[in-house]
Amino acid sequence: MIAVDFETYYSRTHTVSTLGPWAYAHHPKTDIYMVSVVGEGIEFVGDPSDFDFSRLTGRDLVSHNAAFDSVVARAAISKGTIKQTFVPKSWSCSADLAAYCGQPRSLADAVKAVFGHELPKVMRQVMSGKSWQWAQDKGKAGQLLEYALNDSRWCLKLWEKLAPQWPIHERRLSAHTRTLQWRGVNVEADKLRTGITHLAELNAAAADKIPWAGDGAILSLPVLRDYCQTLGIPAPKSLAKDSDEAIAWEDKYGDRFEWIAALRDYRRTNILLQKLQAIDVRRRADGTMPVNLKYWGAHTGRWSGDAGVNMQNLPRSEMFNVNVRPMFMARSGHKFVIVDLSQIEPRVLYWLTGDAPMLDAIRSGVPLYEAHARATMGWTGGKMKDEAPDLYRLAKARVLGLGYGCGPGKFQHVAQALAGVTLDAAQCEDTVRQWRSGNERICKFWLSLTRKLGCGVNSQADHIEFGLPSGRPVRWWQPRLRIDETGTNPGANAFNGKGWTYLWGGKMTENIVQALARDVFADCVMRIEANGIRVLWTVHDEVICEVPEDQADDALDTVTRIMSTPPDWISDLPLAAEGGIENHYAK
DNA sequence: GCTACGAGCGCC
DNA sequence: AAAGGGCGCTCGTAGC
Repeated sequence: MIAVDFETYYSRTHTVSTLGPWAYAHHPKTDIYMVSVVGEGIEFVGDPSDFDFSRLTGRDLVSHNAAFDSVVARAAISKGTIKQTFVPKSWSCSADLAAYCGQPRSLADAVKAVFGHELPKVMRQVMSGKSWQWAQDKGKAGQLLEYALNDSRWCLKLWEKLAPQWPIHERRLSAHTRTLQWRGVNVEADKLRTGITHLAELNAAAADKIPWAGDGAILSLPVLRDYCQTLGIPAPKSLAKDSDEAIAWEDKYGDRFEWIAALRDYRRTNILLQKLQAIDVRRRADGTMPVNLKYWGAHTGRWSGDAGVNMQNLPRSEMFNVNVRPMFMARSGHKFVIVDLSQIEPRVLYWLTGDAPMLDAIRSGVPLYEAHARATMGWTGGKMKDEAPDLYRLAKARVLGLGYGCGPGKFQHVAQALAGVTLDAAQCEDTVRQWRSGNERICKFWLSLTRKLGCGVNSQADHIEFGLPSGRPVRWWQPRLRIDETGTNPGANAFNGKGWTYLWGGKMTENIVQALARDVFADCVMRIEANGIRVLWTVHDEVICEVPEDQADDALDTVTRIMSTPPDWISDLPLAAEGGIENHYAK
């Protein structure tokens, strides 16, 4: 294994985060001035043009953030900084490895956590806005070379220490995530430009309606409060769209003051505008945008968005007359095949709790929410979705909202958000009580986890874990008693790999369900690729593939079949999937 | 001038 | 008895 780390020019404004790795690396301003290579008898640091990269052909490489270093290598070849093309056997990512192991992603933090060693960071700040020539002139060249070499040494050490814990199928998923960056997705430039122009106009119009625009920060809560005081009206504590207080405040004063609505429009148009501009600067000469996803972005193992554009939270439908999803269009002669797993999380929860009657009903083709209503809500009619649509939506809200310990107060919002069901406080009380009495298996599952947590707290355990059938454990570290204002609470605080979190049985259940659903989905993704179908990106339970037009029908069949077939290690999980063939991305 | 964090908003 | 969860990004403030 050989560690590779490039050093490149950056400044306050010229960064990976503003441009994304691909556009940053290929940008003319990005001088690729140093590389360090450590391992298998090689120890080099210096100008990339002084290293014979053909030595890396056929070798296993590792970089901390390989998505970045591999794209820099490619850019360096196209810029002529690297003279030799080279084909490594593999190029792994030690940041992905660290994340899988529950360690921090950044090299310095991971090295600190794993080895207790502090990596010096000073050079990184020193070099902001500075060229390699500047470093040489100022006599900092030696220090910089040493710093770069040190990073590669520690990257290699981190790899050697942690890699044995990283299963082969997870390594493949990490590598697959990086291929999305090369593939990219085609962007319809006209639609993008039209959207940017339109949103910029709306945003400016909204700003015009806000009295303090120009004087101070438009979205500042303190400024808003001051302004309300001059008007002699109260200001809400929160302006959040679904906050009861903000809604009441808007109802009362919204008609008198147009800036109240304008404030929200300003924020929302701006967020969307920034997103479109981020897509715009990432576009390549061939009209595509690289897709960057973060492997193991969530502690449950889910992928997350990355590198400035989050492809996992694109608005589902039109906002301000702008529809973002259809701006992504299949390449000429190709189609998108978009398929998602149906109700994967409740299916997984029934599997985990061994609910054989529910699993059998689902397997025999009863719609999941209807099966729940038949089992616990007294439904005895026919096809519920048609015969009793309101009750069906309530069944959906119950299935999606109550499996993880949600109480009546929270359920009111959850039912509205997940199923569009409006319930009053008393109805929520009744629903939660009735659901819990009819879903004992799930409640017992929470309890078993609460007990596990309690044991961990009592023994001051390093970590507690739940083994998934995929072979990997979900872990929570340092479970410790949680003391709150009211005294002690049966809950605990624990570290989940990302941060400290309040934990109890219901939340642990949710973590486990999400993790298992992720492993099932990940298995599907790799089987799709094994069938020669190219995945462009994924959104938790949804896969966006791109295939030649004449193969689209077959590909849809194949992907749907794969995603309706559980992995070998959970062959009794009833899976279902649905999707379609599209020219444009849509939901 | 940098980082950390909260508020707000989009998604599954 | 009570308790949904998981993200990223933008803007603004606070603290070093």
